[in-house]
Amino acid sequence: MPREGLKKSERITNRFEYKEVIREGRLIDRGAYKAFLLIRPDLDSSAGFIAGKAVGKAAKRNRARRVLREAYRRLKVRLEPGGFKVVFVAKQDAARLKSTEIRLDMEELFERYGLLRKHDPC
RNA sequence: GGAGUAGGCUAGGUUGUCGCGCACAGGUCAUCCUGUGUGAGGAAAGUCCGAGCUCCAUAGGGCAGGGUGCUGGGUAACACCCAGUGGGAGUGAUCCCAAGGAAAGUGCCACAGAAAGCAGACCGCCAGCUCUGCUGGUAAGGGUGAAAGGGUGAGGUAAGAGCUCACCAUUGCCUUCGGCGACGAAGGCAGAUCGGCAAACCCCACCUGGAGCAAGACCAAAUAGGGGAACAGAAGUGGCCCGCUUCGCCAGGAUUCCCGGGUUAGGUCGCUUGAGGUGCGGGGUAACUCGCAUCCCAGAUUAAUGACACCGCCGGUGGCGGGUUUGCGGACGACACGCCAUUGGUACAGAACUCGGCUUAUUGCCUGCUCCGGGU
RNA sequence: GGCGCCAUCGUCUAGGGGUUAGGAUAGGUGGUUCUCAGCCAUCAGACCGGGGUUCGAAUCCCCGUGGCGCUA
Repeated sequence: MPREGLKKSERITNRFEYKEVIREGRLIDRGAYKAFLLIRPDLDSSAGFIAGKAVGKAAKRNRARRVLREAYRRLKVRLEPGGFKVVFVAKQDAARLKSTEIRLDMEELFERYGLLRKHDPC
């Protein structure tokens, strides 16, 4: 049974990892957020979340980061277990939207790059 | 009912599902899994003040610089708080005030106006003369200005003026009374009545060394070749974290001994038990404080509190129900209330070493008081 | 997180208590030219917001807002 949790070990917490993904990954603009996607077969999949000053003050930044993380967590079960790293950068709209809306948008994103599993286990 | 004013409380809820940080216990003993407990604020914010704590030397003297400025009290401390005094705003409840000194000195008071700081003669008024004017006297009147050297009345005079007198206002001094005090009250004396600005320089009193947890201590890896201790220590030099100076402290060259030290992605400590909360009792008008009991209540570091559902709460729209509304009855309309459906909203905002304040942002409600309008 | 600095026409700036806030560029209008540039004339345009001190504040003081820099 696949877990729905998102531990610290499955997140990007290192400055160099962030720089690597942002430098070498592909930039995709999705309106409410931006995503840097780095696809390489040898990688364990992991995700990072950034909310800069442009989003707002501390409360809005926290909200935006949580919404992105929740959306990714819900979606993670249906993604390939390895082969990519992704960094989500929140924009101003992210704090206003619901996590379910973001998840639908993310699903479309991952499907386009072939990271969504063909056979849904659920 | 409306408007206002002061104070206080609150910061949606829970269970279910999924998820996160930390602590403890157990299983596995890299990892990871399970269970239990616990997990943001009144402003956590702005960083405007005050402290603790850490390092620089234990933080010294003088100057400069900076800060504070009615009185008494509270406090670890404050520019904060409480109680008062004086002044100001408002019909009032109530609120506001950096509120010492202008006879220590310097400076400034634009424009306008005759004159603006040892006052002053443009018009006017009065007197004189060599009479289309000039000279002298005069601050009662006009006009200017933010501000023109008290007000009213009488006497007085050439015309006038605290020039003189009475009363009133103000200021200073003295005495008595009340108050710890700021100050207040009463009486007397002095024609005294020659401004304002010190958030202009300044004077007086008091306070003030600097930097800040990215302080500071340690570990590991990589890199480069030095680093530390002891002895000695006159002068000179450098440092001691805004400046100057004095005093003081530390360091250097050589020798001897020892092997660790510096920097930087990273990690550990600092890191949460504290001027702590709650309850009861005492002291005090109050701020606050004393005693006893009891509790442990976030510690992250790409940074933990979220998502979904349901129920609340508030507003809009629609429907239904009973009720109120002119002397009576009825219809319509309006009004508030209850129920149901639907739709939207449910603030400001997120601990980062820790406290005490201030300021700003903001949700819902309660209580006291004041003014205005209406009814009985 | 901590510490510090700044704010004046669209832009860059002067002014540090006193007439209508000055200048340079950019802009509008008119002239010169066959036309444009340039030149000449002329016009419009600002003290970040709110309180306080003062007779009077862009200037002095306090509170806020926005922007920028330093620090491992």
